[in-house]
Amino acid sequence: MTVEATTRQRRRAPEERRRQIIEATIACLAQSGPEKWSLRQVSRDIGIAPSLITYMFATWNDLLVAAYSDLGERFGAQFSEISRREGLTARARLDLCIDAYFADEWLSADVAGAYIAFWTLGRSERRLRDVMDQFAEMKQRDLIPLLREYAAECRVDCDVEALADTFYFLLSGLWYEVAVNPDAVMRPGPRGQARRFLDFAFVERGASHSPHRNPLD
Amino acid sequence: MTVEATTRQRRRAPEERRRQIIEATIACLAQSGPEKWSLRQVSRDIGIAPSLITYMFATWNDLLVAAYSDLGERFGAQFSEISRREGLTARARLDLCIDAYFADEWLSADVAGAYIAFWTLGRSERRLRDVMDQFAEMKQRDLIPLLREYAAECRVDCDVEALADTFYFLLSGLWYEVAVNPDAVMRPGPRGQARRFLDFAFVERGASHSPHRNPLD
DNA sequence: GCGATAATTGTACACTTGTTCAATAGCTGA
DNA sequence: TCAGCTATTGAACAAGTGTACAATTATCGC
Repeated sequence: MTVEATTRQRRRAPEERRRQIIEATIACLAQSGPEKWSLRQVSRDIGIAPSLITYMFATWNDLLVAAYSDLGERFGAQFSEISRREGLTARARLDLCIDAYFADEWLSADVAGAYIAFWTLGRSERRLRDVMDQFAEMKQRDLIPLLREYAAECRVDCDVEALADTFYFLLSGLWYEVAVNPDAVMRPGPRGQARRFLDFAFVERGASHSPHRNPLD
Repeated sequence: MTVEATTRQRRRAPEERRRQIIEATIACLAQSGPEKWSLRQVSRDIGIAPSLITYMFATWNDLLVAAYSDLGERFGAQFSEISRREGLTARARLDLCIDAYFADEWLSADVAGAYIAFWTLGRSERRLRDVMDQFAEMKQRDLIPLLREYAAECRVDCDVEALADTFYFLLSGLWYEVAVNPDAVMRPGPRGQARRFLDFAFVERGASHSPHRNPLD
């Protein structure tokens, strides 16, 4: 991964370089963890001088906030897009959300490690925590209308907002468990656990028709 | 908090010193986070020479493993004890477990921060992850018989193991949310969310008698 | 082609880190 | 009381950290 800085780097547009640094930061944070992460290590990974990072991001924390915003925005946007996609039943969109939530793209060592690192760093850096809040709220907000639709589909009358809370925190808990401990066995897997909750909460209680189960996990 | 090391420290039994170092480690890890934590900072906090820590714990990681084991054992033992306490209904013990899970003792900045730090460090240190697994399994195992009793109390026939999974991950998710982000508002609070799930899963579906709600949160 | 702009570098600095090791001194038991 | 064990110290080390700053040089508009 480390690139030897034998010759001077090609000159690049600031935006391009910024993105490169951000991506390397996420990868490095994920691999080394926040306790070993360092600006210098990032610079070594992409073969640039440490001072170039300081030049692009005024300080240490600015880079972290930028990297986390980038990650969170990509995650949140995907989640939000799926929840509004047209031509699908609410349950189908919920299943897609679940798949997206636990997709390798987010659970790979590269990203999960970075997320956990950010939780950690967020404890001491207020700006990180603000970004964190913002995305959590967004995800939670997307969930309520989707579950409301689903309740209508199932013809059940229930406290959707309460169930959205529960579902959201269940997703968080499952994600954390898998992210922190990728090797641990969980039967069924996180997707199955999430779907089982939906079946339990919406399908089994209301109507009599059998649920359209998805045999994943 | 830092103690000036003007005079040489009183000589202490190794066990006593070990405990002191472990507690200082947890406190330091919680306050500074894993990225700023350092053996030297711990030594400064309790006013001993850094080399004394090396003398008591051969290496860096040994201290971390010891500290995490200590924390996890205390947490797990309390949880386990409550779940077996005699003379109480299953629901009363469940409520106590919930209270214990979200007690200030574990959610205070001092402990929650340390836990998050350990999750982080566990990603690169296998021994930490093993300890982590062990305690997670224990908690989950305590939960199943307790929920089985509760199902009997409520006279509902359901897949208790599946519900135990869900409940366990819900607790994890709630705990994480509060621990990472203590200022965030959550209505109802984590205790209320957990109790609401129990009501929803066990009480509302089976019998007709109204649930004995606990108005906390 | 040339010159100005700014992306990139190298060096330097003051600091912190974990660990080693010989020296020191508090405690225990005879 | 005093020797011996060992808990404790301080100095030292090599390595790593973030940032500052002046010097370079690639690139683009002219």
